[in-house]
Amino acid sequence: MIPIGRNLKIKAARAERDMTQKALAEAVGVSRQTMNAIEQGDYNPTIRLCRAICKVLGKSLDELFGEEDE
Amino acid sequence: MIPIGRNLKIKAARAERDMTQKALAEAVGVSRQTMNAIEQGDYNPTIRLCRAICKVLGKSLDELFGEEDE
DNA sequence: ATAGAATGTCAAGTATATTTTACTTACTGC
DNA sequence: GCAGTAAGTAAAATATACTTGACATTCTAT
Repeated sequence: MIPIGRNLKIKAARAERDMTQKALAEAVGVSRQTMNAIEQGDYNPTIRLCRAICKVLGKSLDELFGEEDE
Repeated sequence: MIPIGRNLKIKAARAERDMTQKALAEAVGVSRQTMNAIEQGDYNPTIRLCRAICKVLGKSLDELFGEEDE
């Protein structure tokens, strides 16, 4: 609830590495639905999860979670 | 629970702007205890709250929440 | 040494992030 | 067509972020 804006940057970074949502979810230790919800902008992850995603995808916080996108 | 590491960068950025924990908390719309707990590393804010803190303090996500510090 | 403000901490409650199960819809390739 | 994989969505349960109120500690200044 309370949409935040879809996170296309994660989707793109995932594509760069040819990773599926499921694979990324497992790599960072959350459920596939959680990863999907984050990409859909349906909620609001914790900073710890964001850090884990950045680490796996080799991007910085600013790159993946910097500004809101529509 | 599950300590993360104290966030001295927020404390420093706050000092730069001569802001109190209370003032920062009000500016970002959370309780003073929440701001204190974040600086103490007692938990794990959401990315939305991190963004709000960065905006008020004029720093980037990487600057304030980039790496863990002891 | 006392007063006041800023900070640290705790317990009990509320809001919300995250899980699990499950169903649906594309998009493949056979 | 059919089978399998990737993705989107939802409801109910659980974990945890966050609030409120209260009290203790530290720091600064008078």
